Amino acid sequence: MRRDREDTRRRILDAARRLFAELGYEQVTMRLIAAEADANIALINRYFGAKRELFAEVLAQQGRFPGVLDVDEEGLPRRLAEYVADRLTSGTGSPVVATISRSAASPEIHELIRDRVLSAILEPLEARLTGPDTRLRAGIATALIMGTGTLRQLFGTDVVRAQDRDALVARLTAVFEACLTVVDRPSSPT
Amino acid sequence: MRRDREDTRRRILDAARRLFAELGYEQVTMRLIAAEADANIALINRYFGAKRELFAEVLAQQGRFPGVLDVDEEGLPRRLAEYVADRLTSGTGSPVVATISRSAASPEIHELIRDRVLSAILEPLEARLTGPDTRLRAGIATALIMGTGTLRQLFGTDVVRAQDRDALVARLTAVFEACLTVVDRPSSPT
Amino acid sequence: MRRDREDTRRRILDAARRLFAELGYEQVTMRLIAAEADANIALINRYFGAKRELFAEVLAQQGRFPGVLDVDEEGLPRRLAEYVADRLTSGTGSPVVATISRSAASPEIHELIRDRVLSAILEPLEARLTGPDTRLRAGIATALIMGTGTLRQLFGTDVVRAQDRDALVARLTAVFEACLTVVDRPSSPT
Amino acid sequence: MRRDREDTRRRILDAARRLFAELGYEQVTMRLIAAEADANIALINRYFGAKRELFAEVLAQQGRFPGVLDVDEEGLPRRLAEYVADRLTSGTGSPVVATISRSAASPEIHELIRDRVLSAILEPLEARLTGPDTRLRAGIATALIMGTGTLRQLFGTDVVRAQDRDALVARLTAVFEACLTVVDRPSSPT
DNA sequence: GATGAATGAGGCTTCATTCAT
DNA sequence: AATGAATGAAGCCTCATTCAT
Repeated sequence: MRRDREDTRRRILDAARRLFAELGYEQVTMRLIAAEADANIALINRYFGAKRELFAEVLAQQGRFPGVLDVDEEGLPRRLAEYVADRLTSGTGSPVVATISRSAASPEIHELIRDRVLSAILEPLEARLTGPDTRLRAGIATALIMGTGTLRQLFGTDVVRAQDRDALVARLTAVFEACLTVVDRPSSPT
Repeated sequence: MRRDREDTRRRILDAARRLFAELGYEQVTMRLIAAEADANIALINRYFGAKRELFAEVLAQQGRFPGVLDVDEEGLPRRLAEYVADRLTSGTGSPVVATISRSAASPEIHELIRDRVLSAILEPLEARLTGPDTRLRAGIATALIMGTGTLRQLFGTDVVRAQDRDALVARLTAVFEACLTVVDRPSSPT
Repeated sequence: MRRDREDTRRRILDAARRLFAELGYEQVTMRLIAAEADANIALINRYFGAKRELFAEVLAQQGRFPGVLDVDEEGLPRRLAEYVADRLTSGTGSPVVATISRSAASPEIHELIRDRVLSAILEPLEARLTGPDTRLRAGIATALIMGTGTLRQLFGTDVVRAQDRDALVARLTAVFEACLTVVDRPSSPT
Repeated sequence: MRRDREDTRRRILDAARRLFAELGYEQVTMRLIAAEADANIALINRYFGAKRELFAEVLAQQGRFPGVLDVDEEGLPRRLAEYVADRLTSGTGSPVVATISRSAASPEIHELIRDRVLSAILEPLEARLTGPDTRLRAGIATALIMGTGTLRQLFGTDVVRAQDRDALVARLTAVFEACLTVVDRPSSPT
């Protein structure tokens, strides 16, 4: 049975994306990817080079919060809150954050991860902010986003009850507002 | 070559704590610990059993936010903000969060990590809260704390400028307040 | 270097069979098998899994006394006697008994061995017996068969002189008859 | 607490004898012996040298079938039958055969075992026989004795029912008679 | 002389990668 | 160009033994 080269490439990439997001860089073996993609192991090396480069390709192809950041500054907290709440309560979610938060510990891909956090999350976020300390405010929001990724990984979707989703969104919106909006006065009087 | 069991045990434990916090569970090899502790590999297994058990011992010995949570509910946001700000700006920091956030992806120790997050961070936090949705509020704060750990790992202390520390503390205090305090009205007005 | 999966598999299996029979489970290392099979160690694990599973495969492939038990009850003692005599006097012999008797002490494979003794020796033997106490009679014969395996291992082929083979067969036949045949009167008169 | 040197020696020897008989040479670790004897590991090496030499000492101290062989040729089959039956049905038994049959696979002590089989079982047995082929006859009986050791190790005391003991002794007596007694005519008539 | 900490060797297993076919 | 067999490195762990104290 002849195989279409492009199709195989795509199947490998799909499998890699899925597995990296679910298990993290370290836990994913080349054999696992090959099995999941129903492709030959050597093809992965042939098409993408080493494991690291395949990971780089996956990162590069993953959009930067597809749709999430396409709002103005005012709507951003609510939008982020919904995104994070979905990831905490449902089984699915954009794999970008999952991939990053599950793979951040591997030094081999440290730079890739760092650059990706910058280009996919922190910088787009910062670009939508006005006022002072944009980097700092975007940084805190980024930390919260990635932290929920870790939390999700540890506790699955059970950390909050399903019926709490509205409360969760409301609370997260307030938190992201605290992260992102300009404050008139310092919040720690005295 | 010293021959002091307690001293060697401590050296191993110190090395393990340092390395696990810096590199994460997966990246730390028994050989690396042995070299760092200037001890024989076999001794690690003799004193602590398997690698997983050594990690458990490290986790168990690491206090639960030493001193950080010893405040009432009102002072908690400020306290957490200072703690997190210190970790983001200084070279040192409590290794608890670092260890946890760098090791969360390893399935072998998944339960240990989860239990530790609960017993060291989430539950103590929740215990200090009053009002509704305590678990949810403590959960979001926990996510933020762990997310800053990941951020710190990725960017070192360079994510915020040193002179921004006051602004950072102020901002983080507001964010933790948004996480933890009881709100009177829904936070998403039209 | 050949690149034939089936051939390599067979070489590994042959080497394993030979070595397990000669040295017993414990004394055979994966490295030794690899060297004997002229194959890479990792291939053994890839093809057969763990050492225990390779041993199970060897056991499974070894027939159950090929041809030895294909006689009726009357001819059985003589047949067994010849089989055992051959093993005690010649350099070769069915590796089943050798493998079992040399590996019985390893707790890791205790169940495998036990099941194999049952399915390859004791139960086929018992199935050919009529009259009372078939399990007991087959059990004693099994003990004798395995004991000669141990004896062979300890003394090689020197335990009996070559010219004694006829006497050995005669004597063993009598012994197996005493094991297996139905007796009319109790064998211990006052 | 001062320890009596002789007492410690004896405790070590006792523990070693017990463990070697129960588990076989390979499975017994120096630490296990030390723990069982409640003694220091280094003392074993100090008192007995290497593990092999400790095993030699155990073998040397173990009598040669204490009491079993103290009968004339006529009573020997019955005596051996009772001995073997006891080992197959009860929890206890002379550790000589157990030690030997469980340790025969270790090449390190191969010679020790072989010499011990000769001096403790085969030669005493042979010395009590008259007529031709004494070595051969004693050899077959030895094989049966050791084979029951292996059987016992594999199946515990469940290979025969408890109420079958009389039948077992009767049968074994007949078998040992077939091994040991002088036959007038070859047992395999045409 | 007694203690137990320290050691080096070696065991099994798994991985990413390369190399014949 | 595609396949998958082969490889070497490395990981964790355990053992008998030696060496300071």
